[in-house]
Amino acid sequence: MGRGKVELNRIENPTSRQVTFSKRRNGLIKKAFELSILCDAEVALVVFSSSGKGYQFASHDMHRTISRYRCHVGVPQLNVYHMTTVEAWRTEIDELRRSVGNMEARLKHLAGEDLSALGLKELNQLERQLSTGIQRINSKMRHVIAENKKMLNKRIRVLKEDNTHLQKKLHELEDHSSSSRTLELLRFCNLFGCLSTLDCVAGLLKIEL
Amino acid sequence: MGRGKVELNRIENPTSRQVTFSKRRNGLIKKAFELSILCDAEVALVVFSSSGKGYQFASHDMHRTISRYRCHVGVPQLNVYHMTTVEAWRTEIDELRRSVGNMEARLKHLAGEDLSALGLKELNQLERQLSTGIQRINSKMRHVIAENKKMLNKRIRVLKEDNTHLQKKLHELEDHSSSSRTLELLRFCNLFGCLSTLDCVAGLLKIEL
DNA sequence: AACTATTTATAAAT
DNA sequence: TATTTATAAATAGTT
Repeated sequence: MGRGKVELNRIENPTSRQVTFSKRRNGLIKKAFELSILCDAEVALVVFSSSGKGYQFASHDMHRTISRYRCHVGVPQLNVYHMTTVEAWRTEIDELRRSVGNMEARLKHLAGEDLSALGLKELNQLERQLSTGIQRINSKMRHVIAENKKMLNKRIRVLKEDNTHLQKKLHELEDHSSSSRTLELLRFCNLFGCLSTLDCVAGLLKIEL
Repeated sequence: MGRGKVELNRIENPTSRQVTFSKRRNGLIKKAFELSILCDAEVALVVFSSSGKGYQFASHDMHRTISRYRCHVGVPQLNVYHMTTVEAWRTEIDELRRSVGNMEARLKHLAGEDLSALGLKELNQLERQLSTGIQRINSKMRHVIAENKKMLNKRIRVLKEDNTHLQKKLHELEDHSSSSRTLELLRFCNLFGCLSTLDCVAGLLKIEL
């Protein structure tokens, strides 16, 4: 349609492209309009030029037609879907906030703050709860301490055993008339309970070699 | 473009309308396509026939173009809008849940439960906090009790004053040699500390009248 | 669906 | 950006 046949390729000349865009866009919109009238069709058309300007045509209502399109395509119709989810979230947030509020108040009470609104009965109850808490914590602490003590005792026992074992070895070595230096070193090592038997022996062996 | 000029009106003959729809729809889509190529434009086209069948053309991506259209028109961009809101809600829910979790743990600890994960140091700290709480609560209780006591003393004082006042009145009345019934009544009223002086006097007056 | 007379759209020039 | 004009394209009515 025009002075010459056109190849279907992007028009490189920007001015030319712009002019053609303008003409053809109008033509397209006109055609869309005619289709909607002549054939009683629902038409929606959106066009963005390469420069970013937007144009539209809708025979009925753009949103309506887009919604209808979405239905037709099978998108779960954003609105309804989101509504239910969003409502659920809203209520969850409300519940959580309420929970947090209650807990904050309770924590304050347990810390002995914000007591002005409480009566004697509530105060008594609170005290009893705190006492119970303290008792339990003390019990736990006693338990932990007892466990600690037990463990320490065990370590001491093990160290003592090590000690006797080492002394025995030492005597054996002395019997072999080793240098007094090695003896001293072994004793030095043993002074530090922290060094294990193996370390002592290793040190000893290194020196002996 | 054809054997005759057409009036821009709904084609009443359904067959004719259907045929025209088919032809023009194709033409429209072709034109839309050409526009998008020739002018490097972004085009989206949705058509529904009067019988409900849907057709579409999108040079890039239908959703993308619709979104872009919405942006362009100024609709708060359902997707993005919802996304940000929904994201915000999500994070809020997460934060609230975390808060609730922490608080629950803390409340349990303060109640002397679930202490297994705590070390001696934390247990000590907990005990100190609880002690502080108890001290504060005890202080508050002492204060409340003191206030109560004060109030009660005040009431007693008031009642005593009432009593002396009434006794005085009673003596005055006895001096006027009133009936023994009235005397009895007054004494009866006074037995119940709960009745105010005014009530007693009112009752007395009523009887006297 | 294919044909074709005619209208319409539009490329190029102004 | 608008108008003009030659020509390509679209399509109404027909087969």
